[in-house]
Amino acid sequence: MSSRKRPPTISDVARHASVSIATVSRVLNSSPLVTADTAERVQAAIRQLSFVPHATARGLASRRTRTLGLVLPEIGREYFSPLLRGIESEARQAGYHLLIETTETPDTTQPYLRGLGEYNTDGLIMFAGSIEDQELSRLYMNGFPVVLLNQRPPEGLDIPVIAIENKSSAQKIVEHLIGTHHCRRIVFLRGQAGHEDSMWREKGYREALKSHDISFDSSLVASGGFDHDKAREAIEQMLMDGIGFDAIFTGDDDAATGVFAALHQAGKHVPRDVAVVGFDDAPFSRYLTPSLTTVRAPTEQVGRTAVRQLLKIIQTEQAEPLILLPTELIIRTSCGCQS
Amino acid sequence: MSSRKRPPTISDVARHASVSIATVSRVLNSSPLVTADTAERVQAAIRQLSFVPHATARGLASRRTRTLGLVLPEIGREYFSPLLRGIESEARQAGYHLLIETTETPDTTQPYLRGLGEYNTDGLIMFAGSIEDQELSRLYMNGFPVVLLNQRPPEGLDIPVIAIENKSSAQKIVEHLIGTHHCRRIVFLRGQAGHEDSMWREKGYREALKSHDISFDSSLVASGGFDHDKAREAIEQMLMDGIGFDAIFTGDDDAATGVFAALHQAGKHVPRDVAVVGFDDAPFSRYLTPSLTTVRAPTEQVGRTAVRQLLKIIQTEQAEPLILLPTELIIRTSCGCQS
DNA sequence: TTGTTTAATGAAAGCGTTTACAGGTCATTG
DNA sequence: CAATGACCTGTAAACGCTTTCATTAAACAA
Repeated sequence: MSSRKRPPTISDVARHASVSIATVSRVLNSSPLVTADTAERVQAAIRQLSFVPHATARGLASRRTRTLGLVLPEIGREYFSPLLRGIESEARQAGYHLLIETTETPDTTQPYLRGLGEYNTDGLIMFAGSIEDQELSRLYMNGFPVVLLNQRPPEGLDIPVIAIENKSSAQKIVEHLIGTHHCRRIVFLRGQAGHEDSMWREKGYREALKSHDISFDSSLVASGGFDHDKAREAIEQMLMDGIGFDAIFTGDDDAATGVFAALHQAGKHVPRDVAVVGFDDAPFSRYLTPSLTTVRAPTEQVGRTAVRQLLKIIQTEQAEPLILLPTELIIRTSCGCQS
Repeated sequence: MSSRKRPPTISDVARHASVSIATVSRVLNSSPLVTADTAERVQAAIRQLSFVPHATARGLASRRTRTLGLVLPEIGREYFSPLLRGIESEARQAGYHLLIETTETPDTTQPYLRGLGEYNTDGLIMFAGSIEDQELSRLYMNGFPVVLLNQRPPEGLDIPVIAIENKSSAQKIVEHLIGTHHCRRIVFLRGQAGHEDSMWREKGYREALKSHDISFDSSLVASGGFDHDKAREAIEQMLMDGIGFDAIFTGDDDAATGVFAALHQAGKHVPRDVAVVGFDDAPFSRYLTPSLTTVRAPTEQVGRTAVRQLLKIIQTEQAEPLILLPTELIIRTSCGCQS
């Protein structure tokens, strides 16, 4: 490992170009008040010394970090891939860096967010379930730019929210089961308790039943945890309990894989015996057998929109209070349609 | 949006606790030279003012950012989910933040990495294919801590590398096809040109053939791009060309989905007509029909190891030059085994 | 007691930028 | 020709911390 020499600073550049550091700074920030001539000389010096401005020093002096923070409850789930892509690419285009943090296994000896927030970033994107209301409230009170993803803010804090049209989409896909495939006893698998997406999807599910005069049967609703194993167990339990059903709205696509497994195990054919539909359109959903009918959530778009709203708050201090992004029904074969 | 008042600084805390800012700083950095008594008073003041130290200022003064940078060629692929999980969680445990950057659609008007590097982070994890050799070389010459993922460094730079045992694993899975399922004409689908993982997997493939006295047939090798569509096209082309084969090593699991589609389209049954095996053990692989025999790459472990090595360089200036993490053969049903 | 050592604290000098503010030049105007 | 601006450029004061060095207080030995 070669020895570490001090990198050049702005004053080295200034000396090299025979100008003051203020002028160099102006060039760095493409201020219009510099002669083309001088600017060129400074640029040359910058190139020669391969000078890179010290981000930390800039941050301290300008009170802006050109960095956005993303706070997630966890990072491993595939769901986050397109979200991250959207966020990263939009942030990059706007010239912002991206700082990522998860709040899993919160270390209680550390303060919230371990200092992520006002001093590290210019604004924060908070995914549902990442943070305590109390901390969110503190940030809000300080006027720190925040947007929420897939979660409404606590009472009284009007923090902008980006989410997808869970309710109407769920309603649409359940109505597809009822209208097109004449299903009447439709199972719904909830996500984890407190999962806001799940709550809205359930509302859509109930709405669909109601509008077709099917009465809600609570024995058809179980917790699938939006997860393979939990969903599988839930369906196995229902089968053991002898609860009859002709369709399953699995809540999300991960859960659908578990549902497939349970039904297969029980010798039930999808979609002949039971129609199955999911939600999210995960990348693998089209490769399942049968291919999964689902709702395409514009996850990448959610990410992009979140960044745009956040930048808007940073720049103008205001943004849309609530943006619901439209989804698309993806009809494949697991509902009984041919494709 | 409530008005933005200036947050408390270290001198507010100092005044509040009737000590100097130096003492507060010592408490913040848990220096041992402070009386328990004084420390307690300072802590109290910190709590009362809900003071959070200004990360940027700390960075400038201490010349350490407590942040690691991760540079990826792109971020959308599912493959990165477990990698990110490993990196994030290990970094978090060590008290480091994580700054993520991709280099896709490189904006040539911007300098490399847009300033990510020496001034933003204490060290960098570079995923294969993220950066030009020239820039890597510059970082190396400056003695900046870097580790590489899945890619050997350019000639002459001894930068530590973390990768997986591509070659021996590929060899093992191909030998499974030959030894257990008596396959003789085995297709191999390459990744994109220059993909180092792919190169090593091909070496393993060739090694396996050689050790069973099967001669290498270049018509059985095509580019599948480690991607559904490309892989599908490649197999369709081979079928059209009338090239016979009894097995396919798809190079990676994404490609396997394309291979399945092409074979299905052609009326070939997997594994009866053609055995198929992948590489990576992507999350969806067990849910494919048939379930995919593959090699489990310890991707999360790669991420954790990378962080550990990087921290080691940061702290002691030296680390293992090359770490190859072991893989695991995951036998499912697409190779012809019952499971 | 006095001198010597050790531990706890404070004063102040950076860290590398940005950004008022204050010149300085030079063309333009009355 | 002096006065007025319009433009550039430079000076120096922040920005909020860390850290060195000096200082003071306490503890101990002689």
